[in-house]
Amino acid sequence: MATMKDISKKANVSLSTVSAVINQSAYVSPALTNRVMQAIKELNYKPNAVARSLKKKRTNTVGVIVSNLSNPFYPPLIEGIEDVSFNNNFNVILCNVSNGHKKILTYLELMLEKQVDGLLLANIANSEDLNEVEKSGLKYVLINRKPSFYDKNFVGVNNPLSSELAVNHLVRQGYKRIAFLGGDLGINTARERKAGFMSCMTLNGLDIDPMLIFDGEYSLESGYTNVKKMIEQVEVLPEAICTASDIIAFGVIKGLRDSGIRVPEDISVIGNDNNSFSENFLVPLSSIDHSTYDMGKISMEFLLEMIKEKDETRARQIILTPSLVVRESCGYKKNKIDKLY
Amino acid sequence: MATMKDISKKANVSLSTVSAVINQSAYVSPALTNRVMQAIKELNYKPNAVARSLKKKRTNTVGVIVSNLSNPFYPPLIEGIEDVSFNNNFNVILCNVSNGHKKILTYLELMLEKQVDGLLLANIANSEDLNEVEKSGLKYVLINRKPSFYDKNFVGVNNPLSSELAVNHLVRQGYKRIAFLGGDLGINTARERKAGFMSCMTLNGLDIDPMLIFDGEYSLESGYTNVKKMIEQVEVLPEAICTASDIIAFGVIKGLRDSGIRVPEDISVIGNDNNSFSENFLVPLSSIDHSTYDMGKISMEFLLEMIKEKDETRARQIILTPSLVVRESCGYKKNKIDKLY
DNA sequence: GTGAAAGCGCTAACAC
DNA sequence: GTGTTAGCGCTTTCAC
Repeated sequence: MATMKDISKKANVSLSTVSAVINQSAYVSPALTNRVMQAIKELNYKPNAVARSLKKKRTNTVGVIVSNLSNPFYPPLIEGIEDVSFNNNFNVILCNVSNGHKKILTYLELMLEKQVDGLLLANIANSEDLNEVEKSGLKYVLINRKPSFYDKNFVGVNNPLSSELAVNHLVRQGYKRIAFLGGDLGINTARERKAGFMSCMTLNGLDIDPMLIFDGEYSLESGYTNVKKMIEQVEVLPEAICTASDIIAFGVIKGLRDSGIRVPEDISVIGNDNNSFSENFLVPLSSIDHSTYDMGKISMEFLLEMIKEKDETRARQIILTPSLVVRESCGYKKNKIDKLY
Repeated sequence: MATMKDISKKANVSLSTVSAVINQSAYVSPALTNRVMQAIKELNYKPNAVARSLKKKRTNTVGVIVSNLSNPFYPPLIEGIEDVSFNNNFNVILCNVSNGHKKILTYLELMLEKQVDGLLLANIANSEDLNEVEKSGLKYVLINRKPSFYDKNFVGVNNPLSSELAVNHLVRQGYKRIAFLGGDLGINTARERKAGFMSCMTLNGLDIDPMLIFDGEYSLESGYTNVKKMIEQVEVLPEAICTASDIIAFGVIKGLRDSGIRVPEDISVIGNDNNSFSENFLVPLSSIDHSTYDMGKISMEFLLEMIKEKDETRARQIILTPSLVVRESCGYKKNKIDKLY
């Protein structure tokens, strides 16, 4: 690999002149510029980013920590992150921590050693982990989940609103007896989505039957077992089921099918977060879109801003607005009243 | 950030002693070792990987170039790659080139500048691009796709066999009139899967109706339009459709449904590559599993081996064996003859 | 405008 | 065994 030194020799100029033309950091006479360019061409010179990073204390690299790549939530998120990175000459180091607390810490250390300029943490909201991140002094932004009372560097979605959109859709379809199958209340998104459901039911003047409210996890299994439990325990089944995530809805639909209950003919089901599986799920799932690609894009833009400003950027939260996606799982029919909204 | 120099001062030893204890590269007396360790703790010292890389000309970083993260093929592949990387103290720079020829070249340049130790190229088999990779002098391994006559650094699956597994399954279900909806014959996997289909049909003594053979693309749209074409053109529909990929099968099933044809009641459909959507697709799709996670794992292990051996590793191809996954799209019923195999 | 030189943080010869 | 030193490839004062 040719180095700047080689170029300077070949072009018969000093190192700093070479640097100046490469970085356009100072005026260099056309004659010299040409000679340098020529030499670069001939020797097929490529700047060594490692050396540059060492000197500039900037690597143009960010770490992206995700909890489980196979979760369909991530691909669009990462695409958003990657697009912005690419356009800004940044690279993304992917850290898949598959819910391993220890792996997070190891990765954090590694990122520190590699001198990344910043960190993106998707769905990593354990305050213990976050403490470590804070201690590291790295710039970072949280994506999607956050600890209670956390009030900075965050990009997420309006979770209460997402549930409201779901409930209102169900109500417009004429359903009154509506169940809610939620996630882990240790996670802010699950709390907020549940709260949104509750308040929107009330707003619509609808009763909330405690027998129809379940907490659980963001997993297919959770939706499955909870809906089975509901079928078993409840005297009269709900007309519709509102869930805290598509993946829960998947479990719900599987559970209902197993019990010979059809969706949407017998019971309607709506998801929340519109993942890429939903369009073609056993029953195309109506859901609430969280514009995950944009979430990635905006997070990375946010982080870049923090990296570029030397003085502390003031804390900020960016809350995206979700939107309803109507498919088949709520018995939507064309020309129905929903059209009016 | 504390540096080795700080440590050496604090511990009152020389730089090389510090380096020796950190890298365990030479014997250091317990007394000094202790003092150094102590200082490292107190100053919360972390080695600077950038400086180390500059010196050692090794970054412990590989670039992974994929064509489109949202393709469900990638997440498990990348998880496999990432797991091996992590266990070997390597980092993965993710390059999502979304089929952009120019983006590949730019990324290649970037990876070169960042001094990555190697490259993993998934489904990048354009020989023009590959030439550039070769020219770069970087170590690399190709994943899944390769140019014709390419005979080194490759990890893929036995494509002809994958089709044979599919055809044999169909045949065991009693189907004789079988269609094939393939991919782009410019891609080796598509050619090989088609060839596997043809030969296996012949082996089974079955006629191949040219009207039932379609080439296309690895996309839902391709499956959709081709099956529509088939429905329109053909006098008597096939009993089963063999496809070159799950994503094509998805399009096929959608197209059939649109035409009021049920799967598997009227026509059976089998996929090929068993992506993560397939289990829960409109109709749970029978498919051929390519063990994509292992593919990622093995590729990265392969690359690491190449990186670690200074002398050229002899070229090698690793071809994984696919396996049948039976779900519902071929009308599989428990206790049917298939059980015997 | 151009060049010389110091130094980023680390490793590895080579003395001692 | 331990310390001194040169140098990885680059950027950036600071003279000229």
